[in-house]
Amino acid sequence: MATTAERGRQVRQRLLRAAAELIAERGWTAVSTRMAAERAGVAAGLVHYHFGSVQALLGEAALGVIRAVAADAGPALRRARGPGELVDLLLAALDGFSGTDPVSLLFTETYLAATRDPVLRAALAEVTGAARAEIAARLAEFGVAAPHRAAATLTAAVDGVMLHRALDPDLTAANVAPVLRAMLQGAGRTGSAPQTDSRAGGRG
Amino acid sequence: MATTAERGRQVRQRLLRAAAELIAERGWTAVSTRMAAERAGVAAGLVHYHFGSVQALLGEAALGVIRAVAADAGPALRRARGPGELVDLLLAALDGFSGTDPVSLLFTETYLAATRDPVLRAALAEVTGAARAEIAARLAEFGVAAPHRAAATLTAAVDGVMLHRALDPDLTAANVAPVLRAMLQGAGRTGSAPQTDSRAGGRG
DNA sequence: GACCGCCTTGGTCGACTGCCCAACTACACG
DNA sequence: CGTGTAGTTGGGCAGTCGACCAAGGCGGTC
Repeated sequence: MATTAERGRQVRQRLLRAAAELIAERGWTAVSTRMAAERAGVAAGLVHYHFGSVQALLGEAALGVIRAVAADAGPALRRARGPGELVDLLLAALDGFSGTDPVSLLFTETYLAATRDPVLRAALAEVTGAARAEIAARLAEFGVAAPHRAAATLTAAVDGVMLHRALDPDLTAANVAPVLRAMLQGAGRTGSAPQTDSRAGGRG
Repeated sequence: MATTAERGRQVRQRLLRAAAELIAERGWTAVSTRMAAERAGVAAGLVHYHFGSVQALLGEAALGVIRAVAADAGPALRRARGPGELVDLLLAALDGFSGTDPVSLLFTETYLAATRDPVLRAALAEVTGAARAEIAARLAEFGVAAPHRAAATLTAAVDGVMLHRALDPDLTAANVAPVLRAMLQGAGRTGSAPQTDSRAGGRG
């Protein structure tokens, strides 16, 4: 076994995990090399050896979590056989998050950090854009009008719900689902002509 | 004129303004006393003289901006004569914000900071709760079913749209409005009986 | 055995942090 | 005019920050 190289990768993973936790607990700009190293149980200098800078560590850690969540949610959403069911599955997947949990906070922190870091912004836009495109494709199958606009608004609404849930615990899936279902059913289902209008909203 | 006391209040206001700007530019936890003092054009020690701590300055600055925005939006929304018109007015008021502007970022930063500061959390919940209650009252007048749930989801969706707009410029009011209008029209209009159900959601 | 390169350690550097305080100014009041 | 007080200044303290680096441990390859 390549024990040295193996240990190196383990240290990398532990630093990424520690960084992701700390972003949620303390906030993006409050995470320091020593803080992450201490939680990972390694020396402080290793952050710069493995990642070069604090920002690189934070970006890689955050994108890793976000990609994992997206990869998890993708297959689950493919089971939906209607817009209402899609909303239910989406909210059910999110009902495990309280709004003050590490994952929810990490998402919002990353969005804000992406506002100030062009590289992170591009990487994050790629991940979220792919997720949005997948939802739009499902909505188009269901005959929802203007699926890209609907998907963009739906994902934004879901993130907003998670953000508000931290302050308003009543914002549960059970309370939100009927409203969001109406959102898609009211705008969608033009009756006979699907008029998907995939042009509007570009392609991402 | 009370020149000394007057100048004192001006320094306070300039510190609050500088802090609000810096929260948006650098992030909540990255704002320092010297940073705010330099932008306000005053000595660093004044932050602790006027506010006691950095957190107190940040909290007061953020809540001041948020209260001002809420006070501005309130009367405008009162002109709405239907749920669709309410959404239009709400989004029209927000179309001036790009998602990367100081006000939008300050909102999200404050939400995140409230997650970690119980005092700030309570104060913020009071402001947002009042705004939500007002919107719920209007929705109830329009005959929308479960107005509190609808209002909570609507405000969360609007904040989510502002958060996503920073990464997706296509998320304009023109693209979002029809989807959110459907959200209220589909769920609302129970027909005759208003059944406002004011109990749900309490009164915050 | 000697050698090599990845990984790790512990420490140092200048800069910055929140908070505090003695000294100072300028105005208000008696 | 003297005195009190709110406001202000600049410096100082102890601690933390990101980044860097010389030194050494370690396993793998000859």
